[in-house]
Amino acid sequence: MRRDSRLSRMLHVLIHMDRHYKRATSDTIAQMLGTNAVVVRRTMAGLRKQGYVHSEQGHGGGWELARALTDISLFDVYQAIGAPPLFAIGPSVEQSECLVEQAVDARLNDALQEAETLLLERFRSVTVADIAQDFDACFAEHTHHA
Amino acid sequence: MRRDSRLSRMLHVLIHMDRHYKRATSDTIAQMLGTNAVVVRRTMAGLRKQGYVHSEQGHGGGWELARALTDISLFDVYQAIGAPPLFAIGPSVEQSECLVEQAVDARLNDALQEAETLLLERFRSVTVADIAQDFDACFAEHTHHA
DNA sequence: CTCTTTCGTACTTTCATATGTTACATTTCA
DNA sequence: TGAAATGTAACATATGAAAGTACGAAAGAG
Repeated sequence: MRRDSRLSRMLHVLIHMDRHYKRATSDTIAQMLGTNAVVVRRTMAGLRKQGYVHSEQGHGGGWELARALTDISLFDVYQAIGAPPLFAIGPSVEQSECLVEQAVDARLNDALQEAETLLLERFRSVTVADIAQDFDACFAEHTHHA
Repeated sequence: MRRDSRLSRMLHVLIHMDRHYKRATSDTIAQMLGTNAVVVRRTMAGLRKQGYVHSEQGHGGGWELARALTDISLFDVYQAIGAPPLFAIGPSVEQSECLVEQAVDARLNDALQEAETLLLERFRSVTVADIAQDFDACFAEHTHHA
């Protein structure tokens, strides 16, 4: 099962946009992510709808940040891309008549729910700016040793 | 992304096997799960390898429990089916050169790791017998009202 | 005004993988 | 020996993310 990498990618892009002053075209971003411009537009559309980024059409157009990274949490980005399913395991889709299965699913869902709550809690508590800072620290470390 | 339902299914089966005294054939189990006998054999093979169930070939053969439900945790079953990936989201597969991406992935993995630890913790703390008890309670409730 | 750049989006194709199916060998017992 | 089972390999199907294609619309350059 292929993991949905949109969250990771959007975080990646937001930080680059913050460091890159001028507008970035979908093509530029696509090369950065090793993907396609259309994929970029499609995914970024969610961020635009939530007002985190802004896009301009036509000549000289492209994407730019519409909000400070300190004001965007991982949770915000997760929501913006449509809050995709977090888990790769879970009960069968259809509600069963079988009471045994219902008991199983209830317990499984309890556990999954707890994990989801924790995960989203973490997402809420980390801003994209925090990650950018991690990068800065790592970069400083990197150049210091070089 | 379709969720992997093997854990749910195996828990379901184990409880039924506990209540069903005599051996169950793969076909019987398949009907119970709304699937196919081959799928059952394939998935149960993992449980057999770990010694949770036993199978007999030939005439009169089939599957039976090899251990008490109190001695099988959700974690055991999860491991037995091959510990499939828990999350549907995550960083892109290939390690990137980009330090920004590395910072993003590190944070994401931190959060995912915490959630995974919690989830597996819960799996460890619940036995299949606990779920069977939930069912018993629910069943009593059910018949009481009928 | 027209041409080029760039986004917007619908449609199609590709890919991974859980699931389903078929086929056949093997075991066990009546 | 034949029927009832499991064991397993090989092949088919379905789902959903990702990638790719096509074309339309907008906006500035010349």
